[in-house]
Amino acid sequence: METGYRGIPIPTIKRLPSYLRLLQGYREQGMEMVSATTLAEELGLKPIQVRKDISCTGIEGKPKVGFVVVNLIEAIIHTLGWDNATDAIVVGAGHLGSALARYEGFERYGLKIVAAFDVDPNKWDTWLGDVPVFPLSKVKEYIDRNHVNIGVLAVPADQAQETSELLVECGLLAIWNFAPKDLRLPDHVVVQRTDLATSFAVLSAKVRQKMNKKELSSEVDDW
Amino acid sequence: METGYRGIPIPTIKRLPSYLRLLQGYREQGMEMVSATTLAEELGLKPIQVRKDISCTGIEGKPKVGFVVVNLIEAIIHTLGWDNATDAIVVGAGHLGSALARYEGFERYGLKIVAAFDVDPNKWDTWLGDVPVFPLSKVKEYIDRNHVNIGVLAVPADQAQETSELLVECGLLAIWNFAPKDLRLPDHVVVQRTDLATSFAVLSAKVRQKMNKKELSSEVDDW
DNA sequence: TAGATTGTTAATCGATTAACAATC
DNA sequence: TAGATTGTTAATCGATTAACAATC
Repeated sequence: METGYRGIPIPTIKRLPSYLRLLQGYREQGMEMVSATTLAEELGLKPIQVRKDISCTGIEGKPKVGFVVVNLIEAIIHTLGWDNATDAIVVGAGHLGSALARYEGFERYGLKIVAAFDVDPNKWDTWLGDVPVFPLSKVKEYIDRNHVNIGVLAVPADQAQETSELLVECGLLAIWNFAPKDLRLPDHVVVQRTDLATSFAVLSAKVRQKMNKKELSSEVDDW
Repeated sequence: METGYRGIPIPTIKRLPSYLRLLQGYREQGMEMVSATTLAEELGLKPIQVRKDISCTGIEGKPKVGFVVVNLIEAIIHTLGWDNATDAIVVGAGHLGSALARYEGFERYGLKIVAAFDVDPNKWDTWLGDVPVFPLSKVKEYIDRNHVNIGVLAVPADQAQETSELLVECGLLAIWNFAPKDLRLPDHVVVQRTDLATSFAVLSAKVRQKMNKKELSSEVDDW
């Protein structure tokens, strides 16, 4: 069966948060209108791309003047689904998990970390900022009682697969995986990696390419 | 002037670390050969894509049997430039910066965090694992004396731009930016973002798309 | 040999970019 | 008005995927 609807392209989705941050800054400065040209220049993109991206949010602009800042902000937040706060748990309260649990910026994305879980008894009943740490064995009970949709996975690589399976059994719909491990999970589960290795690989490659180009001659970018 | 050489596609670069992790596991298990088909199945990719990716590393396989595991490992490490260790500093020793400084997995990528810097005097002369924390005011001196190429930026968003400019003035070639802020830096500097907002945006979008599909095709969920 | 897998060449797909008419 | 900016339609570009001959 064909739905035909493809949704907003992922590359566009990835740029929306950048627009949003910029626009929120503009709003604080009291700016009411902004052109795609300005946004593009600020972010090192091409105006045409910014216009295409904006069109995905459903907002229309006025020729010569541009777009209404607050409308754009609202539309982007809505497009990203960040207007409905989602509760999440952090699983694995090591260094990275702790940092994530304490990170205050998530609120801006409509993401609320409500609890953390770990297998280490020394961590039980401590707090990471406002976030309580519980035994991992209690995670099912917690998820059942509270409305948790997302699991932020920050366990060691060798425990990532089994822990993620546990979370799926508990009914979580989406897993944000910070462990350096590719997970094999059922199709109905959304998995998003934030893989330091991948990110560093791209960094390494860019450095290499830049050095090669310098050797050869000059310029050109991508990312 | 045309160089013609475009380098390895970024999407391929991003998949190489996944292959590498898998292959290193195979090596530990004593496997000597592996087919693209197997790798693909394990990672949820198509065999043809894996073959294309592998061809970028310059390794050739044998029909019917596949590729020599250790050759592949070596070639991927070399392609990523992970065989030459690079020294890096972490700038910003808050929760995230501390976690990054303490993260032991970087060694596998040929990345070595040699020092951290912060403006907060309470953090000076403490240690994050094996990594000493110094005053940010000493960063230029440190970079000049030691061979540091990469800066890992983990400061608050409102300090990211100026701090990154400082690092560029100190001569760093590349900045790995964990701050939720888009940096404007000279073209000769390589910037790689690891932006939680972007990553979460993709997660949010995938969840939405999945829910839309479910609505269209049949069942209705609520959450 | 037969069959699985490789590597290459061509087709497809999707995103970016260009061109340009519409408009305030 | 004149000129900058928008939105749309078409062209380009690059990555993925398909097709298939080569090969162990």
